[in-house]
Amino acid sequence: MSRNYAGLSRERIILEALHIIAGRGLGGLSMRRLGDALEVEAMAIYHHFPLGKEQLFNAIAVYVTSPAAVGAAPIEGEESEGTEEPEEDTRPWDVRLTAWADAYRDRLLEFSGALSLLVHRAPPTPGGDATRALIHDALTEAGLGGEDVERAADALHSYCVGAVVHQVRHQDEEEAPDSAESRARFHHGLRALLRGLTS
Amino acid sequence: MSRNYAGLSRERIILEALHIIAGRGLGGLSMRRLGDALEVEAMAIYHHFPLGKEQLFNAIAVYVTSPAAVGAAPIEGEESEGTEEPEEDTRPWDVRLTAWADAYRDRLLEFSGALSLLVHRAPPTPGGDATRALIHDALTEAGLGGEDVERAADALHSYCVGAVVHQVRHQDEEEAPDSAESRARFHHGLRALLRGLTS
DNA sequence: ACCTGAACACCGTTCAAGT
DNA sequence: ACCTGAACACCGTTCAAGT
Repeated sequence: MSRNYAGLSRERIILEALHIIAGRGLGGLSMRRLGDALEVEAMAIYHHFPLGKEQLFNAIAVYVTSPAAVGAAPIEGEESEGTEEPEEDTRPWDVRLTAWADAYRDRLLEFSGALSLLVHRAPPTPGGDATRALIHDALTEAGLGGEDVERAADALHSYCVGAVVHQVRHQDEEEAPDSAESRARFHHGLRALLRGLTS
Repeated sequence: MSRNYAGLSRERIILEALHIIAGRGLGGLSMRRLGDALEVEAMAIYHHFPLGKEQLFNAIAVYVTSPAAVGAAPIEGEESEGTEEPEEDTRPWDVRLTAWADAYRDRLLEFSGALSLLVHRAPPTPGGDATRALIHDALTEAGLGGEDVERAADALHSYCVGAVVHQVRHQDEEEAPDSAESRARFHHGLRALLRGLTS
């Protein structure tokens, strides 16, 4: 049936893949099904991801853990088109860290179907350098220094990811807590961890 | 080629599957390859796992998080064949919890290739009721009560799983810490969490 | 009960070809 | 550059059959 300018792009492919994963699970994502959803032959996807499904999986892992995972993301292009300087967050360090952790958790929960993809595929620092700096600054402000900053940042990441895995894992059970209770438990552990790390 | 008493069993199948996963990754496990490794036609596996690969995955998830994940496991059949009573662990609560966390982490690291299987497949309380009781008792002894015990247990599980995911995720990077440093970081966060939970 | 072997529908990927 | 369509090797699973 002749030419087809489907207007495919890496982002459209990733988004559609995430949509399929959300609906039918990770096992329900096939290149052929993805092609159908994009109204394209499956093989067209290989033009944008020449290394195939594995490369697509990596791209999804990066997408899920990337920019938007940053807590208190700046409003896009609403003000200050010219200056790149993000305005200073003047809230106390623990509020900033909690906001980041909440945003990170929300993001992981939103794409919980792709969670198992994140286990073996590491984006270089989730959320990018801005997030890394945010956490680093907050922990420094909390009084940590040297090795302790790295270790505390690792512990925070571990806890956030683990809490989401824990929640997703048990959410189909009978005695599963509702989302408000899950959030409360997440905060309970997070507060404890922050307290312990900075005491 | 006539009959074949392969002596297949669920456990042999699970062990062989874990072996393949360790060698070629989760994506390298196929029913046909598993059959080859067991010197059996792939379809023979369906006699032991009638629901197919999904059921096998579940069984693997249970196996990986099960009995042996208990900290300070009793020496098998060395003494007291008759009495089922496990001897009382008289060490302080934090030592017991740390021992459990270490064993759990070791277990997850040992089967890190199957880690992504654990995200969406929940065994009812990892390690079984004995582990649940161990954690419960230790936290109670630490002075926690009511809701706090459950919340603290959740936080501990979250942290352990998250730490392993975090480690596995970054272990192929350049600046990846060696296993001694990983272990130190794990303990650093664990101590902080325990301190925060019981303060 | 336990395993085989052929069969079916589906899969990821390659490759030559179209525009 | 971007997409198609046929082809190939491999996959999970069903089913009838063997012992």
